[in-house]
Amino acid sequence: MPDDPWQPPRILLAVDLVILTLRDARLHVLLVERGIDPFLGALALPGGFLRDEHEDIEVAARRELSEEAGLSDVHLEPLAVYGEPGRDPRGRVVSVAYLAIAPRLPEPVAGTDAANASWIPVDDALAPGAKLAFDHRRIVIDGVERARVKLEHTALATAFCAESFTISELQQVYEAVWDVRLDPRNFYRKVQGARGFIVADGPMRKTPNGRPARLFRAGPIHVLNPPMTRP
Amino acid sequence: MPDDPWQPPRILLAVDLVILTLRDARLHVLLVERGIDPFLGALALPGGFLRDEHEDIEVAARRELSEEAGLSDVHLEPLAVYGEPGRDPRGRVVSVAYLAIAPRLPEPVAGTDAANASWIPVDDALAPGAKLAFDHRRIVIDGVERARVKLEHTALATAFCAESFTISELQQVYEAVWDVRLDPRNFYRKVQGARGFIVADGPMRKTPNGRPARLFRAGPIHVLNPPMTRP
DNA sequence: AGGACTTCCTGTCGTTCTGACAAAAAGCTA
DNA sequence: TAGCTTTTTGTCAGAACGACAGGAAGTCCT
Repeated sequence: MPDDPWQPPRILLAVDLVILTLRDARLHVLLVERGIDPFLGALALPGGFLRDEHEDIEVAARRELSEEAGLSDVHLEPLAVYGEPGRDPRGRVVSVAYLAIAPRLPEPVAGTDAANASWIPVDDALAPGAKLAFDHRRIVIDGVERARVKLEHTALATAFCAESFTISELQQVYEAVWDVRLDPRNFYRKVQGARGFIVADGPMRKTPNGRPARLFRAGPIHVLNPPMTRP
Repeated sequence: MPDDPWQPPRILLAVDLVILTLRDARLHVLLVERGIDPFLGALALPGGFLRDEHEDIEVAARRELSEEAGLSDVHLEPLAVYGEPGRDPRGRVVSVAYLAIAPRLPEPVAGTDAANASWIPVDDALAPGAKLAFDHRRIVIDGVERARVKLEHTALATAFCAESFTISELQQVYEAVWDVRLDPRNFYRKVQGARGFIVADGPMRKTPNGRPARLFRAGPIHVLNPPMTRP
């Protein structure tokens, strides 16, 4: 067999997005109702195929983030690859999943394109009865777990907050993502002790009721030292 | 535009392997000398394209692990995806990189297939003068960094050791991967304190010189509590 | 105006964890 | 037996952590 006519197989490459945010102290994920055939009508993660052979994968992820969710300038990081042969009935589709974290501000899903997108509480999306298209249930689980782990030793929590935030708002992020209750006094001490995590914003304050809280911004540090410890 | 003739682009999917091991207290990575055209003669990570359209990606990784390195039954985990458009001159190649950890035992590279594979100290492979094919330098860096991080809060270090090992052998793993010196007394206490990390093996011992050391096996736990802390 | 209430922020206290070091234990070699 | 090496068991002070008390600074209600 001197000349081998073997050619590597060609694959369809897709991107899927796990977009997490906080709404009234609960963790939500953005899901869209599918309008085309495989799993028509079922809930699925936003995503799609590469536009053409030259599009970068992360560029495609940001494009879908903008097209399907109306979001830009949010935290975005690669999550994992899902390429099991039977995962898509249309053929061999390998999907690169990304994890995106959006601040709580964009309350209603911006409606330029697919307005059939909606924020679903993660607990509901993963409830035993809930059915997600493809292997998206597994992808959501992996995305949430990634967020939980990264909250421990990186400054990812600030990506859930607006540019200015209070320490108790930051605490709500940890409580919602970890699904635990934390002591405000110890949390305050811990967060202040991790230098570079948060820095004081203007000495302004804001207040619905109770004593006004100081405002902070995300600091320059991305890796927490010492890390936050989950109970 | 009611019917859109657009078709998603088709991509070449490859797997690349960062295989790490310890040889005389230094971290090594397995590299092969390329025998075909792109980057012919340069050092590269073992890897290759999917065999056919139905091969699972991790199965392909284990196949390459066996074909190009003669290894089986080693720790293997997904590392990341590398799909930048220009990374392979042959076309749009998206590569799924895996991280493999091999115990120190298989000293010479098993020579069934490609005997042009060799263990290279990571320091040499990443030295400023060294040239690796494609973007494999970046992949090696990411693989080593992944190993460093996972050593902190998982039991990954035991994957570098044989089935039975001493605590000082385990310490050498941490010292080589982290490139630090650790206090044997504190390391001993720390490792013993993380329950489930290591369990006593037969009360046997072994000894080149010095007091004989107790033997341990990897415990049932994969996540360390408390974690190992890097100085 | 003056409490009542809410939330934010600063401390305290005892336990646990950590890093630096001492010293005994258990082999080998000469 | 003395000397060397390496493993194992302790000790001790300082840092980190969980649980909790209490003052500070606002709003709301009467």
